[in-house]
Amino acid sequence: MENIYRTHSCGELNISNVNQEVRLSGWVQRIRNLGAMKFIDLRDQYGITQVVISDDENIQKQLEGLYTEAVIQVNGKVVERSNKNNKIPTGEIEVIANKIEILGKCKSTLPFEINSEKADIDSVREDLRLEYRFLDLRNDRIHNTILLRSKVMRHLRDKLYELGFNEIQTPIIANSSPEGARDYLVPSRLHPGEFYALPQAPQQFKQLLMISGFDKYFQIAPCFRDEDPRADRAPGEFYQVDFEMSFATQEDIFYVLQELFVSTFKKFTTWKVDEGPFIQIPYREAMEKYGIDKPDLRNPLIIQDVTDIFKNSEFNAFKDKTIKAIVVPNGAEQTRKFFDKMTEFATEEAEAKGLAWIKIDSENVVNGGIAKFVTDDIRDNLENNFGVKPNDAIFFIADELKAAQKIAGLVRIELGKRLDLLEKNVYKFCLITDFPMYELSDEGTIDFNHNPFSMPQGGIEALENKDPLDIVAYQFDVVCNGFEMASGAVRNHNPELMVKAFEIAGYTEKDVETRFGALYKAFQYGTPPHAGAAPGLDRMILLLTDSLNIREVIAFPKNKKARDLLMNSPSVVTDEQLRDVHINVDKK
RNA sequence: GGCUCGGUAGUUCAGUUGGUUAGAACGCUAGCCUGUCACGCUAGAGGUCGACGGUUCGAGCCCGUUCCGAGUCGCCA
Repeated sequence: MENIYRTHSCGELNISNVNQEVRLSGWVQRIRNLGAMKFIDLRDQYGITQVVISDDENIQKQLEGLYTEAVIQVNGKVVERSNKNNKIPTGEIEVIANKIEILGKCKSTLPFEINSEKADIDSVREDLRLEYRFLDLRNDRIHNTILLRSKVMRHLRDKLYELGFNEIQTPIIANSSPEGARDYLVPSRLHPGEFYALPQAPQQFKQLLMISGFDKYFQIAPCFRDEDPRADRAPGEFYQVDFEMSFATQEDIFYVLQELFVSTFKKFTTWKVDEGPFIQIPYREAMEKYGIDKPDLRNPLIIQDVTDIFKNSEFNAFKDKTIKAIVVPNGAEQTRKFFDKMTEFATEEAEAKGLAWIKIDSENVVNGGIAKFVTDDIRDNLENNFGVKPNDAIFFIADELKAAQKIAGLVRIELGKRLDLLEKNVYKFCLITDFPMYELSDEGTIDFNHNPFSMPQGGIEALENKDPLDIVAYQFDVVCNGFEMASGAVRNHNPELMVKAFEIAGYTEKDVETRFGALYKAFQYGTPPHAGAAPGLDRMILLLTDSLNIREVIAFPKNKKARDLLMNSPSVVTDEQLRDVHINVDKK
């Protein structure tokens, strides 16, 4: 069908179209004024075509009031260029304009330059970009990121359908959940004093779908959490590729996760992609070796436990402490300043009490730092059992177990950064498995560590006989390059087990009934064993585009204070609206 | 909420120990230019130095308060 605005896009004309009369519409990216003659780079989503404006008085007149980023329509003839531009696909041709019409004017001064090679969009203040996000999204890179997001969503859907899943939507206006993050509340007009909440995840709905016999469910689900954001955590709302399967084990979920991640990453990047099966690292091992539950495996450094070999050490700071060591191959070449800077980092950023270190020289002699406490025996032990070689440096962290792990983890990451140790252009995945079911709260009570709906390993027997802090769940994360990319679990589908699990965390059966009534009720009517997971869509795009922050991959993101600077939300509402929903505001 | 960093022209930044009229680049405006494609050349306009208060003969700079933004910790079952 004929389109009144254009016969072609700005990206498709080539040498085969020469002599055709065409009509193009798009944005004026640049005007190069050579006096009598002008060139216009006309841009749309598909590309750029050069338009030539001759010295014809009539057509020059049509350019009055035309500034860059205005939308124009051009009628003209395609000709072969005398000077070709091999930087763009349409560079062999240009369009000689015979009529120009301004379809959408643009102010002469833009808040910032959009596609300028002189002024990169990254250097512009982010809040200004967000305030003019509609312009920001015209920038090629940002624009393509959003288009990539669309392609990735389509691929994920295709893949999930291929694997036998069906997309089912669950309510956005849902119920407040008593656990977890702060809810976004929605006041009810029909029920004074009562509130809906936006779902933090479709967790309970998807489990109910399993009980209803929907064998394999998925949904690209919006999730809402009223917590402070981070660079890798969107404020307010984010999207998860939420899926759940009946009659499935943990291994079945791992298979689906690998299919999703490997196919997506292979399709949309040029980096090397770990093809799987992903290596599995139990949570406790991850904390020992990496000091964190989302290790970046591009970093080759490993944390080792050297508590035993310093058992009889004279060094006071090591007395009765857990001692973690990080061996840095060829680290001995680093200057004294480097070690001082690392110590400064450890004490100031990582809240360590100190950071001990030694260098081994090429003659296998121990130097520097705490060298005088490293006896020949200790040195030999390090060499024989911990892979220490001449020219290595070793950092030691001594503290209570958990603190030592955490600090060593931070030191490991910092060493990776400062020494540029991270493998380049590669996505390295792993599965962190066997998360603890419970943890000790600050008040010393037993809390759920992660997800109260997870199946404890060992079932009822473990719940009854084991120390709660030793119980692990069929609960796991997918981690890629130091980012938590997905979380999943085999669910607890047995109501007695569920009650028992909650009892340990200090809840009565009555509590379970009131807090998770729907699930508790449904569990009484024939529940299939089921399991699922939820990869984070935003983070996938973040990694695929190697972006610096999560807002780059969201079309209209909120800022750090959860404010939309363009739409100006949140905002005050009228008194009538407040009366409708029975709200009295006590602070403005 | 804590900590760190930042806020100077439309944009990105510089700004000496506190001292004349606060500069540069890009953008914008005007003029010149028929083969540019990051066009070029010449000239010009453009500033509540985030806000308020203080110190001082004198504050973009020092002090205090506050607002805004980012990072991070808390938080994120």
